[in-house]
Amino acid sequence: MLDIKFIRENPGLVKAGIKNKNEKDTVDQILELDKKRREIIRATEELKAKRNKVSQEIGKLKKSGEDASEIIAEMKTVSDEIKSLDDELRRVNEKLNELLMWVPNLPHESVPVGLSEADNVEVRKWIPEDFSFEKDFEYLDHVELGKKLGILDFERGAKISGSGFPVYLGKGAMLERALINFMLNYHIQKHGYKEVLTPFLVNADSMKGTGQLPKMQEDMYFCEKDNLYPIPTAEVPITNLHRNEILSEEELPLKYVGFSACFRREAGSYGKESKGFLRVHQFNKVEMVKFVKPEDSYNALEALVKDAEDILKELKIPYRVIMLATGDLSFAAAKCYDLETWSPAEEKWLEASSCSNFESFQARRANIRFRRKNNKKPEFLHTLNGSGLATSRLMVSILENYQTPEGKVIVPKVLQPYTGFNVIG
RNA sequence: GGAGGGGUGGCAGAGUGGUUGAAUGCGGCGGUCUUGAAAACCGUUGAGGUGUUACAGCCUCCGGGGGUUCGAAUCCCUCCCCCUCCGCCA
Repeated sequence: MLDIKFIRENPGLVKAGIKNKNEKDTVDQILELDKKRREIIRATEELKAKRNKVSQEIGKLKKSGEDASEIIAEMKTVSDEIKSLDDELRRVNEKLNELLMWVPNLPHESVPVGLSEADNVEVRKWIPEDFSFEKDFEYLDHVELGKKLGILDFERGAKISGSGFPVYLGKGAMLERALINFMLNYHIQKHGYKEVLTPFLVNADSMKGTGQLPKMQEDMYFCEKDNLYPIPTAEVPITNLHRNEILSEEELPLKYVGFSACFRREAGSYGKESKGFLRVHQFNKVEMVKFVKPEDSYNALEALVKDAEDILKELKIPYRVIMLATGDLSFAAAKCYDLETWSPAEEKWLEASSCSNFESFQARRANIRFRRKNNKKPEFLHTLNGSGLATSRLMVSILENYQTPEGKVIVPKVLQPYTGFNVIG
């Protein structure tokens, strides 16, 4: 959510940001409602001040046994006026809030302007020393290979749940578990994150806090009986850990890392990019979340990306870092880097991580503040998060990049202590 | 799921219709005293909105929402959460 004061004072900036993000511009409507809101507040507060004053007098009169029926009758009409003004105010506020909830975060000035993926900018690329893009044999894609090795079973997953719910078997399941543990330990030990294991079902307030609601309603699962949403990412519960809290300056920055299963309906996404792991309804992910002071957030973003990159370097998987253009940014993000890993079977780069700075957008929605040592007034802090990383996409990278001409898969060295074996097949 | 109890400021804990945004204690901050510290004493110490150049002023908030009333932390409705006991259960 954007600050209504900021919108009031910088309507042009806000409109430009909305346009660059290709979202709906409701600024004029918002400003009009804001004006109306303040008019009502002014009128209602004047009446309330009167009511408070006279009510006290009535109290005094009654105490001394005098008759107050005349003033009481007069106050009755004042009270009615207040009530109707309050009703109107409530309606205006609801409408205003609803509109504000749909206003996207504004892109940071360093983000390339452009409406499509084509405007994204490659920032850097990392290729392992002995790696070659030249194929010396025909790579099997992860679906075929997984099936052949008996470590992935998409058909049975479809039987027990539906398409997009993969089953991991034997060494596949062990590799998945190894990946999760490796990444968690790495971020904890090398990058100083604190592990947190949060619920996989959250309430609507949490979803609003991080910005999934109201916009992404259709992309999420929902348990109607209990009003709970299966999380699309651990970002939601972890960021909401501190919802409605005021942290102290010394506590910052807070760095959390957590594992979760992620659930996504992704309505209307059938088609090309849906083979195997490329698009699933349930997958596993290790997520990093940071709470930082506003002046630190852009450095924190760079560090966050590096933290995710370190995992890929340790796994020796070729990747590139992409800075998303304004139009490709998510609703809540001000700036975002994607990490894409190389798929030798598909012969293209596939997104494996997304690292974003949300500035105060989520903090304002979720009411997460901090207080500076020498300053009384609490301020909204900045939140960031990044996948560190999604195992489903990593599984694709590992199975494909580490396959041998004989159709086996070598386990990346750093994972071997976790799997207890060094080859699959 | 059933029965009962409870949600008040950073924490503990008063307050059941009329200057109560809220006693008191602890904690925090500032000061006096002290060579320094402790103790003691004095003062101060929530958030949001509106408004102002900035103050002031005013309004709202005692789990959330709604209602009754001239007036609500206090009464009513509803939802949420916590605790105790019982049932069920990995």
